[in-house]
Amino acid sequence: MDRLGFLIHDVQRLMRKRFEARAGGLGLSSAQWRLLVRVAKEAGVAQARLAELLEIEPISVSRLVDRMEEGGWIERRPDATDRRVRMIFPTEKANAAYAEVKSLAGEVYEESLAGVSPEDRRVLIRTLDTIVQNLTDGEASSLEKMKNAEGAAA
Amino acid sequence: MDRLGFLIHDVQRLMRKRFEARAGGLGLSSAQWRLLVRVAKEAGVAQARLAELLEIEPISVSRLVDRMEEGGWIERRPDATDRRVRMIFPTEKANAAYAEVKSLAGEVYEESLAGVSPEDRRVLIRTLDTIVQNLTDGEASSLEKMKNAEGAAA
DNA sequence: CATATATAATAAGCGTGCTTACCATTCAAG
DNA sequence: CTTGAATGGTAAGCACGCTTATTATATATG
Repeated sequence: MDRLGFLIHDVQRLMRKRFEARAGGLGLSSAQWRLLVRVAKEAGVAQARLAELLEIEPISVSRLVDRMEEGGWIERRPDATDRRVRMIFPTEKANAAYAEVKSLAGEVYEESLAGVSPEDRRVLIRTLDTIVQNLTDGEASSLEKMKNAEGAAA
Repeated sequence: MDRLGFLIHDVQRLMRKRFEARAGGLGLSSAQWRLLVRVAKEAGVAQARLAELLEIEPISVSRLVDRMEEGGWIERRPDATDRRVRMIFPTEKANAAYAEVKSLAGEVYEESLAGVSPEDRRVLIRTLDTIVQNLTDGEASSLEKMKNAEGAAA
């Protein structure tokens, strides 16, 4: 179990690399793709809300949006009721690329999971969800969560 | 299954963040810790070999080693037989911190996996290993690996 | 109204990865 | 030996995350 950190790190890096090799021709990085998914589902969202959804800092959204605006993927528009806010909209180019990039991501997932049984896939997703929860809420020690273990000790 | 990339990304980021919150007092980042583990096991290793072991580019090792040398964690020494090579050695400070940081990493893993059964932990590690293999060898399409599925379809 | 606090976005600067390009050195071929 | 390719390391510059600090606007409170 002492390899968990290394494994997660390797998997993340390899999946990102593979995705970007596939989608690189479009000029979309995986971070940009993640943001685009949110914007596609929630056009007009404010940057601060995007930061919440993506669980990154507002400044990171700001820089990401800068580059994506330059790339013609999204558009910043002022909010009529709150002049602090910049609303983010996908461009036509983004909408056109959406389906294709989604399918590319699906390919990468399928290649990653080649040879993994449906049951093990379910366990993987469920366990990763648990880890995210364990590490997210409260930033606290989380050890007491071994008690309320929701459906994990099955 | 279409959340796999997002999940892996989140888990990696959260684990790194938690580790660095713990080990931050020592002045060691998680990337530096990964490198240190290798150097501790293989003192005198060349940077190019480190790049292979860590599966990052030589230039990344170079910059990392720069900062770790400044931090007093490692030492560059010339190789007597090949003047191109810089051999990397852990300092006393690094050796002293090794056990402690290893235990810190163990804590983070345990917190991450709170509420996850031993069986699911095994599946997690095994599946992550499979993903690394699928994405590593050949950089090829890997889809044909669904045939030789080693012990995964159980 | 005036002042204080909170919020949205950005700026500056750092760490860690990358690509591309460049030296210095080694090794293989002629 | 000399030329040329391969190898080890680094520099420059980019993407994407972060922390800390700043500006502009909104809102709450005196």
